[in-house]
Amino acid sequence: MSYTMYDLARDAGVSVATVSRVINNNGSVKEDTKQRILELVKDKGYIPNAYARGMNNISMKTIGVIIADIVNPFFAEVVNGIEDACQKCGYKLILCTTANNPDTEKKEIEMLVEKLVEGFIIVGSRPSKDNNADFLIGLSNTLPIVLVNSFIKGGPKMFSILVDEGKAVYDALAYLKSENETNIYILGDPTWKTTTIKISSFKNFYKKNNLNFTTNNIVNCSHSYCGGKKGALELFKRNLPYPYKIICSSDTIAIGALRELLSLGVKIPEQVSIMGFSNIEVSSLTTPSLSTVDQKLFELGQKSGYLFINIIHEKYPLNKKTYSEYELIIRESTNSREV
Amino acid sequence: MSYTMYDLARDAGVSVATVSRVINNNGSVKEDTKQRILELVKDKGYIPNAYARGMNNISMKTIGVIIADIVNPFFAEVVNGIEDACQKCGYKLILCTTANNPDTEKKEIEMLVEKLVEGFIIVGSRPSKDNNADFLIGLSNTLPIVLVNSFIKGGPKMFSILVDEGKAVYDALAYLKSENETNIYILGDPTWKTTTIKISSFKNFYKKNNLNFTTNNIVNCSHSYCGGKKGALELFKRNLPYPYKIICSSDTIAIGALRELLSLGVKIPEQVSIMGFSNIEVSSLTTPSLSTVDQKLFELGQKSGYLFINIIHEKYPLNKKTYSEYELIIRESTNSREV
DNA sequence: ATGAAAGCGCTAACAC
DNA sequence: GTGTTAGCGCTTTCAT
Repeated sequence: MSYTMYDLARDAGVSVATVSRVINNNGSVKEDTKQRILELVKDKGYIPNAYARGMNNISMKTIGVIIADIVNPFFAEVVNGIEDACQKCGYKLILCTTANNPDTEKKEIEMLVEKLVEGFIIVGSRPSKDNNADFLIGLSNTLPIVLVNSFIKGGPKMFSILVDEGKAVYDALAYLKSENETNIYILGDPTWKTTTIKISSFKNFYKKNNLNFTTNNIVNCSHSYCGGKKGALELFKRNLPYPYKIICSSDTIAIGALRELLSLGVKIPEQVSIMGFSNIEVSSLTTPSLSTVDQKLFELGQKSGYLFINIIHEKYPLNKKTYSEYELIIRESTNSREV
Repeated sequence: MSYTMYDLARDAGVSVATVSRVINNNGSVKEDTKQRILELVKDKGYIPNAYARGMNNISMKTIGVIIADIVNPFFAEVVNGIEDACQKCGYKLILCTTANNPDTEKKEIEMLVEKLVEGFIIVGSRPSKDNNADFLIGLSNTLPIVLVNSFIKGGPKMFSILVDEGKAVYDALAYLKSENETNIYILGDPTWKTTTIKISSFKNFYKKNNLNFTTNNIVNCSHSYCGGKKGALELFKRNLPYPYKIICSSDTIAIGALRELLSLGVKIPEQVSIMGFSNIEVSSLTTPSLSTVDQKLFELGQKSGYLFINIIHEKYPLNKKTYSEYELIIRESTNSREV
């Protein structure tokens, strides 16, 4: 078939053991036979068979990274951080996208399981009804799993790193709120935990302030630019009295909403304030620029990478959840003054 | 070590061959032994070792996809298309990012070479001085390689799919140009072929129109939001008379430039027209929205996926280069009227 | 410094 | 319908 180590050994007039030593640079080999082998490697374009190596319990130092959607900057920025951390430790990533499909997720993970990958970092919120939770719990008996921005209870080697989204939303609402008004709306997709968490916090905030939270305060939309446009349009059509305020479950939603309202002639932030969530890079570049909750995505990724590598080395964190900081970023799209 | 097929065979009281038949669902096995084995698989959480399978020439149906930067939407959108095509054919992707570092690129490819992956799709422009060209040519003796938006001469199994960027820039300039004025500037990074191609076309256009192209027409900046901001600032500091026009080597540059100029109080498009390149999703959502050249990124990705799979099946295209269409998209950021 | 050989976990050809 | 066994290409221990 292809040019193997045996061929190489034959051509060099040595045994495979010697070749192996040269390839892996361990064990001692006479300098000139070493050179002869190395030259042959180059000439013949010899490349070791990864599967054969893998069979010998050689760690391939790869981590499976599961994300929903590569086009969503949230994931891209987190993965960027993961990569940064892993590269420093000599680890490589195998990136898989699930398109938010639980079956795809399961299949992809199974494909990578057992030696192809030393474990998984799974990025992003889980579905409110998480069909793969038990599967992951079972898997974490053998393989380390780090969940970024989500949490599953149980699972021996499963750990989470996340931002306290409930608290963050509470802070954001405290900033947005004006006197005794129930004019804040949340845009998001409640089939995802990230949104249900935010909604709970929202309810809680209104309750504490003796305000009445209703389902009217929720506008259902998918977590994309396009979803944001649709959600904003829906809200606009209600002809609500200005000013009102929108808090979005993600920056992509917020950017879509921003553009839609601007196109409809709405003044932002004078008539409508918009707040995003995550602080993806482009949020600071819109006009008006977007107020948001900075989840420090790159660092979040980095931390999860380091956490994973610690787990591999059996240095387990004290808690199953590690909280990562967030920060309210006020830019031009919100205006908390009473108009 | 881990629970292997031998353990499973022992526990089920059968031979490994029988287990293998059940696992791979080929060959005939009595129904109740089959069930017994399947149950054991579940109970013990047995997972086949991917490396051992790989050793038997079982195709793992994976493609290595190499991109420069996951945070750059250009790559994300292309990869999205590749994924779409590959999924339909039962192929999986292993995504690697190089951070524009040729050594990283080489290392990552070597890691995946030989059986871990059936070939490569390499996305994005190559450096003007491409140190890995020979490496890739050599590799393409054995493995299929599809280059997206770049071209390397030679390489038996290496094929390109790309947009005619030179022509696209020519069209864009024809649209931007006003009477006998040399007030168009290009922002980009000439260390990448994508920019040198555009600059050549620019020169050519000016020549044909009897206008004088100078290095002043080029502003050097990296292909990122941040690069765009810096480039625009540099240009602004020249205190050029309005109106003038900017054509950017990428949409990320254009979005950064747009924001920077807006922050400096420049009126767009009245004083400065800005045109991007690629049409990433967020380009339509800026204010003003961005005029650009639509490279139809998702389709470009799809096509390259299908091309790759054809090559695997030894259905080679007639030419080494396949051109993909582009389209000039005029939005709000340009104004070709004389002011 | 070098070689022989066992073994990694699986598949598939062959025998029964 | 089921078992035996020879590889797949490499690493590594044990001799020499």
